[in-house]
Amino acid sequence: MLSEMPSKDKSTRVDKAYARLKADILAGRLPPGFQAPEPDIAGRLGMSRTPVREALIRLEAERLVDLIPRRGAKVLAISKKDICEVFEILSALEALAAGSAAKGECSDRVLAGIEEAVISAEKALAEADMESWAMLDDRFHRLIARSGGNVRLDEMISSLLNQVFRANIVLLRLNKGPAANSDEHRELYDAIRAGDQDKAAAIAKAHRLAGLATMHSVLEACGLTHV
Amino acid sequence: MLSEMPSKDKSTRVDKAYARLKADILAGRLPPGFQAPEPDIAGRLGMSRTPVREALIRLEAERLVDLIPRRGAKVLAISKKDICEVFEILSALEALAAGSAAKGECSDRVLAGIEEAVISAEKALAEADMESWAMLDDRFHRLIARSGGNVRLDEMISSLLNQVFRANIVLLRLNKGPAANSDEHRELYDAIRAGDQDKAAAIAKAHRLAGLATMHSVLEACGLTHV
DNA sequence: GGCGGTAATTTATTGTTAAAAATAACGAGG
DNA sequence: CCTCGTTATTTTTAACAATAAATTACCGCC
Repeated sequence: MLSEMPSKDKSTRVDKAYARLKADILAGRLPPGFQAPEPDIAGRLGMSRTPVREALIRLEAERLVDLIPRRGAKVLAISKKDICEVFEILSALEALAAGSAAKGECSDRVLAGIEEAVISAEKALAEADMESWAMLDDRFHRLIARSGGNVRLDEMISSLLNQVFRANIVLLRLNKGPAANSDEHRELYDAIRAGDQDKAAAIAKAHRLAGLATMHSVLEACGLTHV
Repeated sequence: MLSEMPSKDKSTRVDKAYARLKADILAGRLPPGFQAPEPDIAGRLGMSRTPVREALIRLEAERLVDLIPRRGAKVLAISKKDICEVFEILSALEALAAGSAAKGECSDRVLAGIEEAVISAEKALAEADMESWAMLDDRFHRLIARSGGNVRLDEMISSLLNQVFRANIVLLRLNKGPAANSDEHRELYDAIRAGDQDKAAAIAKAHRLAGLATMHSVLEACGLTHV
């Protein structure tokens, strides 16, 4: 059962608006700071205001936009404080998910999916295709989240990853090398495959905290306070 | 600045509907399984459908209700699986928050608030006033969450606590004794006050996992699959 | 002639729109 | 500098359209 077909499906307008706005925000087509009143957005999407409003409420709950009265909906930037908060939470949640994945001996199917993401990422890195690498890095983390078998945990991690998605892209462009250590991905995969719960959790946590440190130093070096 | 005044304030109808529905759900006045179409709820609240619809969307995001098409909005029950998932996540997040609180040497003001909650809870327990004890237990956990200084973390924990609030009340009624070890609250408070990050995190985690075990055995003993 | 299944109609509910009412920002005039 | 009116935007309402469930009627079959 495919849970999330891309877009054109026979879904409601709320879903269409939500999917389109979210995609536009994550891809940077609606850059942080972009701001528009509801009627504009509705007109741009070719529908009435109500479904747009419902979509915006969902996006606000995910901290992708801010609905400020009489000022319109604003695409949120990610501040350094935001990054610290999110990475801190991710360090705990991803450790939990990785540990569960290791303990729960997840199916060969998902294990294969994870391995493929790792291998593809290594290949992209070898070819210096950083765009692809970033996508595969993201996929890897989302697969780990899903492998724990805790659907709430998966959703929470996924939402947090959305929030820092743009920051990761920016980091990638500022930083010459990869934004994260690719070896750690393989180590984590191995630990999960071996069923070593504690090791998997420790690697996941360390990996995320290392990412935070990298992010912090790069932003510091560039004098950026938000992204 | 008081962030959440009770109810009658000059707030929008969406806020009123949200606050009222949420309060009714948490207090059990809208019991799990309760189900009604939007117009009914709107009529009951004396307002139009649109604001209650927005409120329901928010409540659905918090997993308090389920919006099932053509069947109405339904107050969700908490299954045993839900409890496992939420407690597992809480064990990680509360450990993080407690650790941060210990490290960040939070202000005397919040420290005093926590201590008061601990003392009041102990007193309620001594007087066998379980109703009050449950409220104070809840307050303690929310204060710890807030003390970490990570607002996202606070919100996530708070949302999870809402989801298991009813389960805790039920547990209290089924179980003769307290639902959780009150000594552990004091130990956690002491660790935070002493600035011992690792100890605080460890206690918080163990406390939550112990709660899960208690919950599990009581539900098992009573043959309940959901609450 | 009764029974079961299917198709059509009805009904209830949500999804959507548009317009009216409320509200807060902005600017002009005292 | 304060007050009042104007305007832009949101909030709320009410009506409308679409849709799925439920009921009923109809037809073939036993």
